[in-house]
Amino acid sequence: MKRIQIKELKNKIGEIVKIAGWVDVRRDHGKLIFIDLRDASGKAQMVVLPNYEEAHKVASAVRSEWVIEIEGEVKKRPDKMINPDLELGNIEIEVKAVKILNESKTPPFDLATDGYEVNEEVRLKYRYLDLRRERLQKNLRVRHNVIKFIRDYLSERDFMEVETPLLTKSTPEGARDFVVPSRLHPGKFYALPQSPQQYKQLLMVAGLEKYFQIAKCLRDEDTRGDRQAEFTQLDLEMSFTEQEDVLNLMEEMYTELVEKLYPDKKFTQKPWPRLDYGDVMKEYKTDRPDIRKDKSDKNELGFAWVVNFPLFEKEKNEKGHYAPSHHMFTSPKGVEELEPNLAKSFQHDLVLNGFEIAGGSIRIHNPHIQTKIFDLIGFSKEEKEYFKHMLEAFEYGVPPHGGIASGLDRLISILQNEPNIREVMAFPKTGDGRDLMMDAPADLDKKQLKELGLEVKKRKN
RNA sequence: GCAGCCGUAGUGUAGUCCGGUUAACACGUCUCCCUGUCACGGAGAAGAUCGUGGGUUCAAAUCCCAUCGGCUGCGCCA
Repeated sequence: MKRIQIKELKNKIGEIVKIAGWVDVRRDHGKLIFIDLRDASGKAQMVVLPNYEEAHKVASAVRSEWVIEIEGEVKKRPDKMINPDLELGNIEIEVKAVKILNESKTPPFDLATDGYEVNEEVRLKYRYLDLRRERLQKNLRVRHNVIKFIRDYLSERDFMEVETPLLTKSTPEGARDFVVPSRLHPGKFYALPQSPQQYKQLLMVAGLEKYFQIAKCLRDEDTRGDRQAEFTQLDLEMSFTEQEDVLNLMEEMYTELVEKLYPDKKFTQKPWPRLDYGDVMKEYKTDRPDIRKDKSDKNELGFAWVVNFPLFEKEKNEKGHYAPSHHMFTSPKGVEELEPNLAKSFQHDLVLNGFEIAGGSIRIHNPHIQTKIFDLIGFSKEEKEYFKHMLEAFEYGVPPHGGIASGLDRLISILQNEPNIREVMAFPKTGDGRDLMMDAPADLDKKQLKELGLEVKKRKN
């Protein structure tokens, strides 16, 4: 007999079936034993009657989280025994045979709860158990659905997903890079990407016109509730586009996404307001305004655009130069007279309930303007060298282009009303960037270090 | 780098301010009983280096010092 999933049981009343899964809980009444069996698709109640002697004997031995296989008849429950609180509360399986596929130790914490009460350290160490929780299973499922929606939506609109390298080059400014030593070039290092920014712009030079990627990004900075060293963003870029096109695409996509996947949610304002950066700073004292009317309403989504950013930060940096407000490829408005203190840019941020969930811009596509920006930022000759491939590429017919990158962990955690993006990631790290399950980061053995031409000079401990 | 909060059976907490018998409670675990439970029920049992090290004291989970770990926030995050 072929094993079926628990969700299929409701159409199998009267049939003999084989199912398999984890014991959620066993309620032993002596002669009568109930087992709630759980698989990836759901839960259902098994009844083991004393007249199936062998099955009864095995059933009385099983414990929570054991993996078992069951053969039995799917039955409608007697009216009085229907549990209206459970999805499959009107059926149960009368067990004819139980097979133990694997025993389990008692889990280090209760898997039946939402898990918020359990110490984070223990949860992360036993993440594979933590993930058995209904809440986290749901979060991962929703995450999959969100990403699938985005992939379908953009694919239907002629976007192409392109993978960009993880092994790339460290760049000046920006976040701290994670670096990877090169074995073939001892003493040299790759950097893991903070975002595919340069690659996606180069894909525009390559003539792709519409690119997107569900991209892993890595930044070696301290974490927060809405920040992990390793995270996922929807990265997209378009050629022959204006800021309005980028805003409209995102707004239509996310609106449709919410309406389809979260029919109970409502928008504070639709279409989303497009707020002037200056006004936002005055009114909200932050560039991430929370426009919701009722912040306690779990179903309210306050999406808002922030536009018309200054091109540079107000204060000059320690080198006496201007730091870009967004990044150095952001196109200024009114390029003829570039007055650093006043210049505005084609930057756009998307905020949701007070969190920044996307940021992007129309990019510079004129090499002379790009050079000028580098000068204003105060790049040294060496720093300019880092970007020579960009300036060089821009000599070969760059289309006007722009795009956006949206943090999916943040988006999904807000949609799921989760207080921390860890709750929507399968294997997140601790606050100080460790993986407690794998015990990473870890030492390298001497042979590896030697091959890489590396020597570890001093250790903290 | 800085600040705040936290660390007590497997899990969650109480006890700490104001030191004093056997460290308490709930859940879980184990044994026995139980034919309609679904937060099953009943009877019983086991389970704690009180994060670690040092100090004060007749006496430390409790006071002092140091240290380790966790969470949250600030810095940082083009």
